[in-house]
Amino acid sequence: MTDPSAPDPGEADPGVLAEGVSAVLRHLVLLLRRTTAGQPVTSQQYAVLGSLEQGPRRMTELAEEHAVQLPTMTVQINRLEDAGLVARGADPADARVRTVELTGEGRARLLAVRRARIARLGQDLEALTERERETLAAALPVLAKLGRT
Amino acid sequence: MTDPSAPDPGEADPGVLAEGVSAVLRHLVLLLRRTTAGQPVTSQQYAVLGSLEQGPRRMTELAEEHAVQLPTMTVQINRLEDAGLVARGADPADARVRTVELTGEGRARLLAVRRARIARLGQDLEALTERERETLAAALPVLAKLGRT
DNA sequence: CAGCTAAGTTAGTTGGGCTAAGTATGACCG
DNA sequence: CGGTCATACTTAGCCCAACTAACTTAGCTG
Repeated sequence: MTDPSAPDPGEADPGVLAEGVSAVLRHLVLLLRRTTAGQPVTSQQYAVLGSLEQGPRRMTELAEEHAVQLPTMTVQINRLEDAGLVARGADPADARVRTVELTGEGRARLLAVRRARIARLGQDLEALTERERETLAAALPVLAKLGRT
Repeated sequence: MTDPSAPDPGEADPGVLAEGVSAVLRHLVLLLRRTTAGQPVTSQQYAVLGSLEQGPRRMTELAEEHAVQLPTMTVQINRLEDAGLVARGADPADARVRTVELTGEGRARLLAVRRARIARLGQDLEALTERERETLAAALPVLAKLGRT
């Protein structure tokens, strides 16, 4: 019951597969919750910082990328700004748009949190067999395709 | 940047793999958010209802299973009770414990939401090739093992 | 029975999402 | 060139979901 450890593969029927995927998704969500609790930034904040790694972005871009409404992103950025992790700027070509970019501290925090997360995930992955890791690696592109309708 | 569609598999090194998994996890979280928004129960409520499918459970069990503190589960169950989806009971052997079980309406709601979710996921899966579905099915047991340290 | 432990609840705070409404700037058109 | 519409954000107010601290009630144990 509600245990995703035996999804019985070998059956590639979409209906049956959907139930297995659903159970695994639930498991992964719980896993994520546990591994991100108590970090110096929440998982949402971490995700937003990640969007800023390549340079300044506008509010609308950020909201769209994270699938939230603009007001939600405004509040999110307010918090990050208060924490000194990002800074707002202006677009010289259009006075309506606000840009957001990482501060030095923000970039440092991003990298630190990323290192920690990757390390923790790496530990879990090391517990797998080589064969299992290959299986997982092969499935990543498929998972990435999901929902790109 | 931040696009998980090209995780470059074939490399089963834990470190490299961890980054790919991390990116895909982020993608799946966004996907989940989009597909569960505006449903008749939130994804948390749905998860709790799912825990009750096999029969009554105690508060502590539920909190533990969902990796939340007891007060969080109390509030959660309060809402579900107000909505008429679950009912509280008592343990005859220990007057301290409260049990929680599905009402008829709760069970109906659970099944309806599950059908909807499975159906939506099934659509995504149908868009994949047979080969991709097999790859995904093979990876499910591996994903389920993650975090079972 | 006194005192500790265990199970839940209540209260208060924070984060994160939403809609509705407001402000300011750009764009377009008569 | 001025009025109107559209765009980019922000503000305000709501709900859900997580947390800790503190309280109540019930069981357990010396």
